[in-house]
Amino acid sequence: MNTKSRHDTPRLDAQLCFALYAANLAMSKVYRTLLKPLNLTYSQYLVLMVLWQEDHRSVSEIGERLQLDSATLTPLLKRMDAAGLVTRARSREDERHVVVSLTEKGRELESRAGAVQDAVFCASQCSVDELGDLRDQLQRLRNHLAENA
Amino acid sequence: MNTKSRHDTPRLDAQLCFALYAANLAMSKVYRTLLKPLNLTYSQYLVLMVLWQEDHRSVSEIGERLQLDSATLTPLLKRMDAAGLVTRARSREDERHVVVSLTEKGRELESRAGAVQDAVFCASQCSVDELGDLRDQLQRLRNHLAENA
DNA sequence: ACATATAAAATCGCTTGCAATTAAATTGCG
DNA sequence: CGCAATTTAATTGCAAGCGATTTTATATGT
Repeated sequence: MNTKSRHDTPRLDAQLCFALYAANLAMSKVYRTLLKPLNLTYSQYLVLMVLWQEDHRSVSEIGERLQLDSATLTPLLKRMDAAGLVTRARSREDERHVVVSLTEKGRELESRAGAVQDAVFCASQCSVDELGDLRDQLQRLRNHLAENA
Repeated sequence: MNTKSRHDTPRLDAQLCFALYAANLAMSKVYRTLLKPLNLTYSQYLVLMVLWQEDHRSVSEIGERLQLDSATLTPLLKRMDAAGLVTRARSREDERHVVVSLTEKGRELESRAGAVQDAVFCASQCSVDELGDLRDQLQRLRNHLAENA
């Protein structure tokens, strides 16, 4: 007799959102451990990666890249400002924009990021091709979900 | 002259963690919209899916399934208790365990979940095979990251 | 029996994430 | 020009999420 409920094979989308949720938590946990010696949270590190790619971005530009809004970014950037990683200043051309810039300290951390990313790549135990495929599939999924929201 | 920084091609692991982060946010946003009429948050829905599969689980069993610890689950389950979705009771055999059970209301919501999952599947614009592959890759990645944390 | 170790959940303090709202600057259009 | 609509950040209030610690219950060793 089967005493369990009838849902021994949960639906595919349930399995997918479980997997996505858990993979993201696992990723953030790995980064958290690696970033602790640098006194950085995962979100702060994501913001730094955005700025390392291109400095002096407005709050909304950073938000567009990370899919975060000002309610999340403003306090986060204030903490990064207090920690001496970035500066925030109103743009002179358009005072609505707050331009976020790396400090020397924020820029210097980039050289330490290589070791972190190497460690994550190593822990993933995946080939470059596998990770590339996964990235492409995730981006496709995200774009579809964002379009049809 | 190239005035941008030298990081026009960020490292693969950076791209991957951006994609994973953004895909998870997009997924939770889609669910949030769909779950709002049911007065459920995404996390609460994940817990319900765990209990629909098998009822009467301890806090730590739910936590193992979702990779969440008691510091996250205790307040979450209290809110679900207050909303009348689950009950929480100390196990009689081992009073250290708190057993979480669905109420009639929590059980009834399952019939409404089908429409939610159909909508997510539709919004994903992916085939069953694609989503299955993605789920497998994410699970593999998570397992590797958890092992080598 | 009793101290010690282990296990499960709860608690505290903090950061993240978002919906809804507000404030200020800019744009556009009569 | 004048003024409504739009854009950008900030603010508020709430729900996750977790490291560190505490509380309570059970297991283990001598």
